[in-house]
Amino acid sequence: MRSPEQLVERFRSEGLKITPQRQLLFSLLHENAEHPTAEALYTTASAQMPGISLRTVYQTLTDLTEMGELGQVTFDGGAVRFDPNLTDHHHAVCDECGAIADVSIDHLDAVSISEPNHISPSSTSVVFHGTCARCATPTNNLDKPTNNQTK
Amino acid sequence: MRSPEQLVERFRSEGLKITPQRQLLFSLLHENAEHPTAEALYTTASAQMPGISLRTVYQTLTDLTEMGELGQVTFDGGAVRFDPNLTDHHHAVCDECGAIADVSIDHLDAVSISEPNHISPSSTSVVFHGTCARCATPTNNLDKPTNNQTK
DNA sequence: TTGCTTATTCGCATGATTTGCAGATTAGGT
DNA sequence: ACCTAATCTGCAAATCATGCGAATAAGCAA
Repeated sequence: MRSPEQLVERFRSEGLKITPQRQLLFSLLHENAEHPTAEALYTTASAQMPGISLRTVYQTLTDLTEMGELGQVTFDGGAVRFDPNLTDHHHAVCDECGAIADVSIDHLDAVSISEPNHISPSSTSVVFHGTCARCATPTNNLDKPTNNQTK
Repeated sequence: MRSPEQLVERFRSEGLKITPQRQLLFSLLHENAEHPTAEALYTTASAQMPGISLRTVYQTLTDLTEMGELGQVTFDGGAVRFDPNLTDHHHAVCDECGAIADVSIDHLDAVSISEPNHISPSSTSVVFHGTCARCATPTNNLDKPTNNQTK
């Protein structure tokens, strides 16, 4: 996702208004690597702007997505998660704590596939499931993040 | 998924009862390559057994999944789809008609990944999006399947 | 076959996530 | 300061899935 300043510029140039709600969400999303849900963003936003509506959060997130400024991912039927990282990448999900990490994959085009219906892929998404280093460590389990697993 | 006969045997050996509802669903799922949703199975089942409850369909599907006899997949936040194919495979989704094809991938372990949080993957799922041969064909668009796309 | 015990089915209520709608509010230009 | 369209907000509603309790039926014993 582009910087809040650039988004402001784009919104303005398209005749859209710059509201405090939008500005707040721009800044909360910028370089946010946590893959938050709409609810999570709403909670964070509410702390800084009491009274902001969950509906507005959804609306802005949808707008940004339709503008191509924001990505969406879902894992195993859970709530949609928003991803400001628009570069070509994939995801690794920790089954213990639900943490999601970005993963870059090299030579993905090298995998040979075989399927009968001849779908010519225009995009490919890869999801790894496993246990992250933090959860795998037997000691120091006290300050582990709570399980934010998708469903 | 194993054959209806084998499932009956397993259910019996675990003290579970063999109801007509279960038997119907066993047969509807056996070698079913359509990745149906619970609703779709309910519709099909209702044709053969009017009065069967959607609740029962969900229940049986959940049971089979927990027994490891049935797989579940979801795409882009749509409804859960059930997959009796328990072999190691992946999926290709047609963005036009929503068709889902099984895909086998060779040398997937060859892809090199890099991610900072060190999740050691225990499973990997790959989803290809694209247009299937049927939808890509400009002629003969009359009998194309309806769009069953996930959301 | 009859009856008993317990698993199962069924229907409804409820929960979670997301979108539609309409009225109140406000950004941004005149 | 004023106008107007865009936006925000709150609530209803749609979708998908699960919890729960009463009714039902499978499987076993007599």
